[in-house]
Amino acid sequence: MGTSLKPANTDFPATPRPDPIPDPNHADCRGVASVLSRVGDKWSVFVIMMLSDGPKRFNELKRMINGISQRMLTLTLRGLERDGLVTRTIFPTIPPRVDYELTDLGRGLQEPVKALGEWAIKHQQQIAAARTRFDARNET
Amino acid sequence: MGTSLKPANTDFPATPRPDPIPDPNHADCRGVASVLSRVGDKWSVFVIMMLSDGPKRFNELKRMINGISQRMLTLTLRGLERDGLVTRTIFPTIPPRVDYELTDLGRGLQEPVKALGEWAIKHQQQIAAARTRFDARNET
DNA sequence: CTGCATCCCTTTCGATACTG
DNA sequence: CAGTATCGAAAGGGATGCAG
Repeated sequence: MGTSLKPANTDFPATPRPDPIPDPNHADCRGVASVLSRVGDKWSVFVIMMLSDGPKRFNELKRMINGISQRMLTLTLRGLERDGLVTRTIFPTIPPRVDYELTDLGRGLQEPVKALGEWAIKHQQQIAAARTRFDARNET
Repeated sequence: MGTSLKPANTDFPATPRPDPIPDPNHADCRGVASVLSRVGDKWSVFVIMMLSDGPKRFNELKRMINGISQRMLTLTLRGLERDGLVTRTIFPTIPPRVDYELTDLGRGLQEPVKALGEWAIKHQQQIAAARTRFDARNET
């Protein structure tokens, strides 16, 4: 086969592949890694945050998260749905309407993620400064 | 800066407002995203965890984080150093020795990351179950 | 409106070989 | 021991077109 996209490869953004296995002694590492991957997926985090205050429709989310492509939003939502973090409700109206809403699990995830976000906001200046310093030192 | 974000009350893009329309160009969003990307980088998190209990040498880390390639460890450490999260200390001995150690900033980051890790451990069963259910429903 | 499929470019990452 | 250099494979991700 050439290079066409295999259907099986339509896996979701943050789904780990055959697992790099960080430390065999801690089986938990893989579970942790898969969750961290999802958080590290920029779009997943934004979607979760956007759903904080209730269910949203597909295009509503797309408009709120400026810069996300339709494809990425679809994939992100499928990944979140797969992990049981959001629910997908179809209203068979015309035109069709689909609502996405956080599950209890998803709402629980919000808390540690928010803590991380607050840390990020609080220290982004320090980090930016460190980067500038590092880059300056490494460019002369 | 955006028009109305107050440092004290600074929440994530999704504050519980009826019609938010978050500013995607908001500086905070980009800063947060860049920090989240680093956390999402699986290796970075593991390295930070490995450095919890004091400085470590390059190959020491490599052995502890089973599965990481030399290249990735180098790149990860460079990224962390650049962001001011770890320090790199060279001992000009023969053979050479390089120690990596968390900075205060890095140690601060550990806390929200650990919270996330604990959430992950606590809920990985639920997530795994949700995935299985989703996959089963989507394969028949 | 929602969302899948396709094309195609970019980034990431592992493996390998080589240097101080 | 602690890197750097290079290459090829794979995944990420945008743009577009089509379908339900």
